[in-house]
Amino acid sequence: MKVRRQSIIVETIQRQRVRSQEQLRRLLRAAGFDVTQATLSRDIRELGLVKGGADRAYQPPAPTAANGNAAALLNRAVAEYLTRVARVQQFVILRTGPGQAPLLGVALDGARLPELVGTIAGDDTILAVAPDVRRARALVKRLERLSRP
Amino acid sequence: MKVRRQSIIVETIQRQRVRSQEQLRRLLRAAGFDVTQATLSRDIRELGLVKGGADRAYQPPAPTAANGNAAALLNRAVAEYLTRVARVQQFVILRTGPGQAPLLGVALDGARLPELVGTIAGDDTILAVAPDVRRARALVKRLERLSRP
DNA sequence: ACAGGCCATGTATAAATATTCTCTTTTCGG
DNA sequence: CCGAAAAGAGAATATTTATACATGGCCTGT
Repeated sequence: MKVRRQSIIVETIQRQRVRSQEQLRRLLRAAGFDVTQATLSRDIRELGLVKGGADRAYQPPAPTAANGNAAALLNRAVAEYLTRVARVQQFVILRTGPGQAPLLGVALDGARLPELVGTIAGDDTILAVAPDVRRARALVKRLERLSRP
Repeated sequence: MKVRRQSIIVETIQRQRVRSQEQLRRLLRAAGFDVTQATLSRDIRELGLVKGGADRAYQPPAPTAANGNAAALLNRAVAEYLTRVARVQQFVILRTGPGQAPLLGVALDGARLPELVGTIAGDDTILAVAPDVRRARALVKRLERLSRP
């Protein structure tokens, strides 16, 4: 599955310096994903990864980069990954498929929602923190609207 | 002359989408700097510019790492990584650039602050737990002082 | 069951980027 | 002021990345 592979890609580049798509390809092969460089080029674009900096390695997207279309990104991420939502006080728990939480988390953070203070993403669960109960409720509503348009 | 050219490069990529070094070369030539692609490749590395994201254009740098001892380390970690702080009851949410949260988290833990019970660091977010609201407020104040000396 | 669309991906190749090697210029320690 | 060493940059080339095109697998509506 593409999504699964992409989430491994994100983890991989955070764990070590990856300086070329060939290198990434070898790492993924070791993890059981055998794809070509062309596919990785596409994955990297879809993930919004960025390459450069002092060590010319791949990095997660810069926080400022995606702001224009951040809303659209969130929209797609929610539609694609979100499976369940629950609220506990001013916290909102979001569930996704395995390995998808970081992707949704990035999209949530990028959108800079006023009812969202921050998120912590595990493998398939995200803890989202709202400023207060009222805005936590608002966040749940927004997510539900996004996931069933 | 290199310095001047590099500062023009930064301005240029902030003003418009630049998707290749050749394109950048033409833009610089129009501004009176005639250099080869090889030179731009070096400039881009020295500036720490990054290429990618949805539009595969060049972008300004993402910050990097440092080290030292406990309090000084926290000081520098906060100055370098912390981008936003918010308090919710006795919790404090700290935001950093992507992948930087663990670094700041380690620095926070190492500093053994009296107003800090513990932290959980995700990718770019830290949940810091204070003993009570009063000390959470104090923690926010301390962080704000550290980040803007 | 079948035709028509999508996707996801591979293959081959074009385009972009990094690097090696070389030369020139600048800087610095006597 | 001299010579060595470092810095800056171009030309050629190696490496890396993006893309045009092709294929096969699924859906969906008929």
